[in-house]
Amino acid sequence: MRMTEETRLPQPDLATVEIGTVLQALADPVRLQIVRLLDTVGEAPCGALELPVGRSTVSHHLRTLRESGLVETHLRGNTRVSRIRGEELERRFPGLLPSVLGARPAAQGTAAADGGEGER
Amino acid sequence: MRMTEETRLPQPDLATVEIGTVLQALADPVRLQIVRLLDTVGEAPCGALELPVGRSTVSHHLRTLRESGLVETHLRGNTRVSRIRGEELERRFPGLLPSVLGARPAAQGTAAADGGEGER
DNA sequence: CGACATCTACGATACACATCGAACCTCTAT
DNA sequence: ATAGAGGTTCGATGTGTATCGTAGATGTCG
Repeated sequence: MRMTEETRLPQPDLATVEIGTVLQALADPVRLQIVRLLDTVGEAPCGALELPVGRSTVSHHLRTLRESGLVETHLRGNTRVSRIRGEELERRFPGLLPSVLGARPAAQGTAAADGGEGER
Repeated sequence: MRMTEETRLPQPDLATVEIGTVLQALADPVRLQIVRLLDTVGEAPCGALELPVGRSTVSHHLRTLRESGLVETHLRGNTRVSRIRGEELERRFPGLLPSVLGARPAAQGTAAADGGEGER
């Protein structure tokens, strides 16, 4: 029957991953949303992620996330189940993911022009 | 005499800044290095930052950092002194900057191909 | 076996942006 | 006032990459 056979897709050792790589991976809006989704649902097949982009694009982003060490993907039968490498990430970059995922949405205008008194 | 007169350049209210904007600002290698430098030296005039890019490019990056809420810049006489908005950032995104600045450099190869046992 | 579903790989396209050099601006000092 | 130092702005250029559609690979079910 061999249906619950799990194979993990190739992924980097987190010790070899720079913080800049992780930040770059998290910088894309779609990828950030993927990480948020995976964080809430725990794990999900690629197709179950509801995103405003095409399937091939999601696949590409998941590859980026995997290659940057953020996500691991298991082949479970016909589908690929992805999940955040939570514990490993916490060891490598303590507090990073919690702070990102815990960030509350901004209030009002995305970018205010001023905050002081010295405008021209 | 008017030489120690300080004027702050326009900057956004951190409450209106999205986490994605901050991550995008930190994603660039040069900007990340600027943030690291400012974190170590406390504050610095734009020209004192030793970076592998031209002056105008540094200026551009500092603008990006300022508009994303990461850095504040004061006009002190003839020079512009920049500094990280540490306390405000810690209130808005607790733990984010410490985790980024505290990250240790990667060991060896920047990106390993595999990390598990299930390669083909 | 053959049809279907899931996902990835491949080109191709378009847009964002990092970078530079030169011109310009604003203070300071002479 | 004139010159100079410190930074910014502008226009142009090149590269990286997010996106899409289609084709191909792998596994499941009838």
